[in-house]
Amino acid sequence: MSKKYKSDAMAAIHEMMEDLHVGGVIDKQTMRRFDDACLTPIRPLKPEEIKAIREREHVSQAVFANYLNVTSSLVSKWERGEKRPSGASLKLLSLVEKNGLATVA
Amino acid sequence: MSKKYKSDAMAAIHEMMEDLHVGGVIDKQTMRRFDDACLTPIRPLKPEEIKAIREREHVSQAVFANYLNVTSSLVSKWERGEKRPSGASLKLLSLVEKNGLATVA
DNA sequence: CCATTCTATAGCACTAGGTGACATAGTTCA
DNA sequence: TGAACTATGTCACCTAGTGCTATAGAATGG
Repeated sequence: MSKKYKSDAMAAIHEMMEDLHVGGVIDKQTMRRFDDACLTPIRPLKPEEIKAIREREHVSQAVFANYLNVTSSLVSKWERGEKRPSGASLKLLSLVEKNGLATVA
Repeated sequence: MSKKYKSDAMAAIHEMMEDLHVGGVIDKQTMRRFDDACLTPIRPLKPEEIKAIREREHVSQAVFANYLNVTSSLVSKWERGEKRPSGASLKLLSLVEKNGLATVA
C-alpha cells in the first residue's frame, strides 16, 4: 500500500475504463462523460460566500491567500466583489468549500 | 465524527494555537509562521513537468483541463511553455503533483 | 477503405484576473 | 505610547486565461 493510494486508484479506474473502451464495451463519448461526471460541480461564488468560507477556517486574509498561493490583496478584492475568481482560483475555492482548507495545504 | 473531519481538525488546531497565543505561550509572529510552515512548497513548474504530471494520470489535455477548471488550450500552452501557470493554477498543479488528480476531483 | 472522432498544436484578439507597492485606519497587545 | 496585525483602498501594469477557429495526425468505427 503506497502513499499514493488515491492517485493509483484513479489510474487503475481509468485503465479499467480504458480496457472496457478498447474491448468495445463503451465508446469514447461515454469515456469522456465519465471523466466529467466525477468532478465537483463548479459554481460562481459570491463575495460573501468567499468570506464565509475563509472565516469558517478561522484564518486571516493573508494566511488564506498563502494557502491558495495568491496575494492577500486579491482575497480582499474577492470578498468585496471587486474581482471575481476565475478558472483555477474558483476550483481551489470550491475545494476548500467542500473539503476544507487542510485538503489544499 | 462528521464528514468534515479534516476541516474540523484544522479549525481545532488553529483554535488551539489561538489559545496558546492568547495565553501568551506563543506570539503572533510564531502563529503566522505556523500557518506558513504547513503548506506544500510551491515551485515554478517546467513545461515538461506539467506534461509529465498529466500523463502520469493517464488523461488527455481536455480532461485534465476540466479537472483544473481551465480551458484545454491553456493546458496546451502550459506544456509548450507559451504560458506559465500562476498563483492559483500553480497551486492546483502542485497539489496534483503531490497527491494525485483524485484529490482535486 | 472511407468517414468520423479524438488528439495536440497553433494563431489571434480580447479582457479581466492577478500582481506589487504603498497608504490608511481600526484593532489588539506589550 | 508604540509596535504589529488586520482589512480596505488605490493605482498602474501586464500577462495569464478565454474563446474561437483552423490544422493535421492518429485512432476508431462502420
